[in-house]
Amino acid sequence: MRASRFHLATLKETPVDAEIVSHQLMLRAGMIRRHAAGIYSWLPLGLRILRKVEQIVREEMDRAGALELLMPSFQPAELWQESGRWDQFGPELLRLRDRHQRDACIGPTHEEIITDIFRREVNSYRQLPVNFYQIQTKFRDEIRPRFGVMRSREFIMKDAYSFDLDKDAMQRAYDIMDQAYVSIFDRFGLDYRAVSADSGAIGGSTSQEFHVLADSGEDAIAFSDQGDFAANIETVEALPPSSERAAPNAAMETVDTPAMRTIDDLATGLGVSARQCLKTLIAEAEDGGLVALVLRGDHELNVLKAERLEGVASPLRLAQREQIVEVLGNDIGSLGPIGLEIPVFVDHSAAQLNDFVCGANQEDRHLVNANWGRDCAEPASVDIRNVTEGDPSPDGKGQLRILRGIEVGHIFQLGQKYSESMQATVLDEQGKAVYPYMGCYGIGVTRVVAAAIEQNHDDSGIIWPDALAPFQLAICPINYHKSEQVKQAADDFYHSCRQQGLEVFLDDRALRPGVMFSDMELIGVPHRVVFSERGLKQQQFEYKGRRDDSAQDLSLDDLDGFLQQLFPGQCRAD
RNA sequence: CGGAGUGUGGCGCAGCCUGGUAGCGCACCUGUCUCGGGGUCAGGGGGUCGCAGGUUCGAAUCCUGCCUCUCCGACCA
Repeated sequence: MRASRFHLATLKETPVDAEIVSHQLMLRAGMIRRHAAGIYSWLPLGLRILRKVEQIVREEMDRAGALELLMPSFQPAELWQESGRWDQFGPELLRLRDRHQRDACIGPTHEEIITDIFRREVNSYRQLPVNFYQIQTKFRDEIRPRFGVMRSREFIMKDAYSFDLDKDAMQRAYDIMDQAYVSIFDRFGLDYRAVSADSGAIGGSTSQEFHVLADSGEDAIAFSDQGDFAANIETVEALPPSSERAAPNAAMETVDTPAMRTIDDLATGLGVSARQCLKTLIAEAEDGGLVALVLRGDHELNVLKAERLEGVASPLRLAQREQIVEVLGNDIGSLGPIGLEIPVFVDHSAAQLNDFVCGANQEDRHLVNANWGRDCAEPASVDIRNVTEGDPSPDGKGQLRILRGIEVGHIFQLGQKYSESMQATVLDEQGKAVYPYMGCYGIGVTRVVAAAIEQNHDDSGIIWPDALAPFQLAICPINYHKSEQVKQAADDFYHSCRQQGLEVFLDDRALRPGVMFSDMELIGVPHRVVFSERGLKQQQFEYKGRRDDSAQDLSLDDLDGFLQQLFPGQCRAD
């Protein structure tokens, strides 16, 4: 590709609304442009990268035996009513009516459609196993789209659906997809982790997420420093402390704590550590009342664990301040478990404390040296917190480390949820109609692009892994339009690269070198070659890898050898 | 959804308080001198000032309504 024929649309300034680096760089590099909240066009440069991701996904899915098809975005309501999700799905489902007043939606996912296809097309166990997939646009009407294509309303997803006769076969299909995902993410060249996960709204049991590691990731993942254990932090069990609780050392006292409303205020004001304090959260109960959730001051509540507790409303809703004041007769900021008249759930770690600090349930007062068993009833302790760095791994091997990740893939075992609700059956060997077991497997194709940038960039711009780069190699001739010699060398090299099947970008714009260099760095081309009069005089050209600190001068005599070394397996040695 | 902002050439912004017919930087076009890290100088094109209504001799500016987009939002209890 010649720059003069390509729409290179780089921006010098960073658009003010882009918060995260991948969004900023995608805009600056001219990959995407926004039309409305969470709605983007992919410009030619961005599309090249998107297609790279798609192609790798497609090749590995095909290799794993999945069959590509294409389903509609516009989906009739009847199918969603059959599965029951027309009512279950919230406002994220974009609903609309056609001219005949028929209800429909723009698909946020395709379980209903694929099940409809399956029940019409597949009738016999002899046709199983089967796994259909597509790479297609989804629409989810997010409350608050942000971070560019990381959380957009319209996005491209690869979604696959497997159908099997029984659970064991479903497990085999799932394992094959697990392997395919490993191959896919390996080929992307990204640093990633597969972790076990909660299956959320899609339903089903076993599920695993694939996260691209990046400090800016929205999810926390916990993994053992010694074993294979790795999971999304929201699912990880916090083991109860192994040691006995220490005995009380001092009598409980009430102290004035004016204007100390947060754990930090309290710890600083009283000169104790946050882990010696209790944090008392008030949530709504199933019966409309309130419950208290008590944690150590330095711990965070795990919402999934809390809403699974008997008597706690699910989904979890933290109580409104007004309701707390009305029912408990006391404002937030000085609540504690001692003397509370509502059900109290105490986290294992909080129940382990002795001589702790907690709210006195009186305005601006706290208790110090409070003790379970002595100053109030012995609590029934539960696991309601997020694990933290250094906690023991639930599999008993080593300690937990915590990293941040961006969820780009998720694989589920769905079981018979959709085949039953939508009456999709096949005949088994006995000629009996049975509900097949399904699995579903997603990859956020657009999100992979953003995640790759989030993980690989520097002050100059994007640094694509080779497999995703829009161009493999950039040629920057200096004075292309003035020097016949430079033009000749650059053109020759360009043609020879193209003959070898390389995706090469020749910057033939009449620009100063600084502009060319910064553009090529911004859009993240992994390799750069420079031709100049100065170098040609000495029979040399210059090479710099995107991550290299400085360039090196190489001999013109061995351009072909250079290419073979740079792109082994792709260039002919002729 | 609740709260806070915002809307002026493609992008980033000033002008608004104190009404007088729109300006700056980047980008773009022409020419010029430069030519190995986002250059110089000169000239130029491009704007229904979010939309609708109102006040006024006169509205980007004041008033009313609507819309858009952005940010923040319950681990502080």
